[in-house]
Amino acid sequence: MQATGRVRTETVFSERSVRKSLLLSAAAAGATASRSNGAGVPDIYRDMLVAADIAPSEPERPLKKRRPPGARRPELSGPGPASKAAAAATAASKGRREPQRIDDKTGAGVADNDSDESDSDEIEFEDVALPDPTIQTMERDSDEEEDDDEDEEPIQFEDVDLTLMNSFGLGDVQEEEKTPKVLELDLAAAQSKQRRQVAERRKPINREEKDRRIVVHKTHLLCLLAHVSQRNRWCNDPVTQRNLRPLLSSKTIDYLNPSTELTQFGRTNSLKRGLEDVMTKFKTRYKITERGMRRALWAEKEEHLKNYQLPDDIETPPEKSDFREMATTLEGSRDVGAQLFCALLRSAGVEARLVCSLQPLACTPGAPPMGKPPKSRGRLSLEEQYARIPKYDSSFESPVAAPSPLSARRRLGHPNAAAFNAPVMTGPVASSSSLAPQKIRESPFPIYWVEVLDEAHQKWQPVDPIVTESFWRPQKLEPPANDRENCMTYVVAFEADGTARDVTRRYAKAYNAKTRKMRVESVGDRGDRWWRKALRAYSRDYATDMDQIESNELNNLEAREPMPRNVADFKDHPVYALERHLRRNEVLVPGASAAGTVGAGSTGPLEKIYRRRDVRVARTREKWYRMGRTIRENEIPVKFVPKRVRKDNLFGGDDDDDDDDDDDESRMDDTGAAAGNPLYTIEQTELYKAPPVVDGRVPKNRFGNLDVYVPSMVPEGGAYVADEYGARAAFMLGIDYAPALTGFQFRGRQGTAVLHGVVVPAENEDAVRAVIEGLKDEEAEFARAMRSREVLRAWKRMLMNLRRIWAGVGSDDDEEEAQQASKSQHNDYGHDMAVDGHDVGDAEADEDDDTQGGFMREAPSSNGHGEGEQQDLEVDLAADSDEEEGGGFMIDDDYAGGFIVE
DNA sequence: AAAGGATTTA
DNA sequence: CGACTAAATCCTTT
Repeated sequence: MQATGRVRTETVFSERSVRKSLLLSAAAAGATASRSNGAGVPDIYRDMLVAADIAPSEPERPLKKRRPPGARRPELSGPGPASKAAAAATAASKGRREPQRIDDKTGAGVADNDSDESDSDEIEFEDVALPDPTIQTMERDSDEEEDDDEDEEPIQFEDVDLTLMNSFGLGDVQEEEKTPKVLELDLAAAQSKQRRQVAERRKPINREEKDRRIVVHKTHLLCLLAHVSQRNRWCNDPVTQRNLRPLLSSKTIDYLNPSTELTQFGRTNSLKRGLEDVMTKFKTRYKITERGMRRALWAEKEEHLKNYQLPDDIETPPEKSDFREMATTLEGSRDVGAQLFCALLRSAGVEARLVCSLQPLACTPGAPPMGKPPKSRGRLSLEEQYARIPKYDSSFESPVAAPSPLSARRRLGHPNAAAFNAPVMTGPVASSSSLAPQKIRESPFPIYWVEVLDEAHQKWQPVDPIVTESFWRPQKLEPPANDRENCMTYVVAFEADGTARDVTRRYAKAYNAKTRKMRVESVGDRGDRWWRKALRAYSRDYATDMDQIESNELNNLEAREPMPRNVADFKDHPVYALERHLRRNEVLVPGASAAGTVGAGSTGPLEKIYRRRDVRVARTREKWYRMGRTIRENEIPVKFVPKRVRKDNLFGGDDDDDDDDDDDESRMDDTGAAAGNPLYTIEQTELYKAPPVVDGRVPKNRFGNLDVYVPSMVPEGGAYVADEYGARAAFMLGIDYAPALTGFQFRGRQGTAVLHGVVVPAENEDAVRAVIEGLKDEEAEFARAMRSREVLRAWKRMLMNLRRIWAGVGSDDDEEEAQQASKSQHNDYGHDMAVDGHDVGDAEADEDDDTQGGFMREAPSSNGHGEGEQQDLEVDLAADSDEEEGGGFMIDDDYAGGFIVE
């Protein structure tokens, strides 16, 4: 409504959409506003800026209409609209993942959820209403290795904000018309917070912010994948391919499809020759008239967002029909150029992949900010930052030109040094534009290119017909690190069948040292799994030979990556490690040999480089004990870490709760060692063997408990019974037992012991379990009896009331009064039941909630079936108490019957 | 929950 | 661009 109250962030990525949205937003402000704020658009948008020009993926066929504004969002689990919508995505999880599916879902398939258990916690994006940051839960795979992802145990894992998805133009498709996606931010709500934050604007990014960025990053990746996937599909379009046909001569086609009679090299040469032909033809015919995709940058400040203007020559996001047309006119962005080239090659029978270097918003801090837009002077704003070139000036080296974003300083030894400052694309401006011709300055490295399968050598080779005009030169495609408009982090190649592969390693020269650190993998929260999961939506469910070969190739490339030459790159390097970067509790294996040396900077002493595999974690005796291991005899600590000083230790003896065991041990050690706590590696430990149970006596620690941090700590001759009633049962049986100390909970000042279950002599286990069973039955029986009594009483009351009603028929007042009474009784009844149901056997269950750590978590729930039933009833009864009189009567009848009859 | 060291970030 | 440093944040411990 009030324009002042909100900030409008364009999440559309094209001129056309922007203009349209401006028109629309004025007219439909009310409508959009009402639907967009709702529960409050997540803050995540506030300083998010999408500078990348992602055309919203337009669905091949209309998606479902989105929900009305107020609609609740679908349940994440349980039956409901979401479950049926999810069917398609779920197919993926069942292992029969057809590439076809991708076509069906316009990329929404990325959200697939490999749940083996239920089909219901799936969401299709269009099913999600905009308000309320919707969290989609995916499950993570249990694997540890690279490629064999088999989901054994579904674990809750990734959160992707689906509203973001909407804002990127997926799923937020309204009606038939391709309405631009306008995201309105309810600033009113955010403003106070905003103020506070402005004050401390200079504060570094906190965790919350970091998390938000990660979510945005992931979401952006999903959108980009979907986007490229769609373009890749377009490359298969027969009409497009037919339109491109004039660019192919039959001779060229012959070259491109070399006879198998040729030698290996002959075939490759023929292919290259053909490619050269096509490239030349394509290059000369294709005119770059629009700016293509570029790297998305974060805005530092709100105002930057407000004043943000898309460049005039930004790409018009084509629809399929446009794409077909562009195949004829051969005009457009260089991205579309690469796509058309891909289509062209496919039409010529070449196996071609569409490759895109995704340009998502960074997930790590340290990425360049978007920067402040200049004072609004027309629409030249962004241009000014990059190339302030007078319209009529054809010179690249205009003195007023702002320093090129790709400044002369480049990464040392970058192989593209020569090409680096080369003049960039030029292209006549679209005739329809009123602007005079103007250069389009873009990164001298491509975002889109093509990979061609060299069948003779079983190798995919890059072909970039437009930007670098190179082929068979994977090294030439990576932009330097300081290229603000092009950052190579994820390179994804889409094959004609719709499947995709991450081929970043083929192109990134310092994948381990640098590239990796910009990817989700390096960011916490199981980023690697997330990315695999995201790509799995586009993966084949079986690996072809070619897939294998390529995997090997990429692994080799990674393995051959040269050692970093600077100290920083060794940090968190998957292969190498420096001593200075070792964690406090990390240590080098004794015989570790240096793999090389680095000097810090130009001057400075040389440091030895070790291999990561020679690094071990070291732990204190107590830590190992908590993991069920003990230090072997006569082991010498591999490391000493400084002791924590306790300043309030003057009054000793106050803190002796449960930790005394440990404290004693460490005190023994620290007598002579001012150096600190001794640490040991796992090789110096062995499995802890608890003193055995002999003659039915269970050994106990001095608190009368038994440490059972892990299952292996159960003593020989003993059995662990993970049950609340264990102690009582054992006591009743009169056998010796020890409560199991399964962990500690650090709450308040000191840790408190967590006891769960008991250890009893093995020969008594069955007896104990039997007794427990009995106890539970008894408990349940008692509860049932109580309940029955309650029910009967309630019935009685109700019948009495009814009698009163009947007796009073004829008098309105009486009737009303009686109804009132009846109703209140009814409510009481429900209430009573609820309380009752809850109380039963819950006292001990509460204890259970507090426990933490230890393996007792995996033990079967101690809350028997009886209580489960009761809980259900509680819910039902509570709900029923709101019913109308008559209905309640009937329903109650059923329940009451159930109680009594049983 | 709070302190203090470890680690990350600007 | 990388190393260094100070300051902020995270993590562990009690």
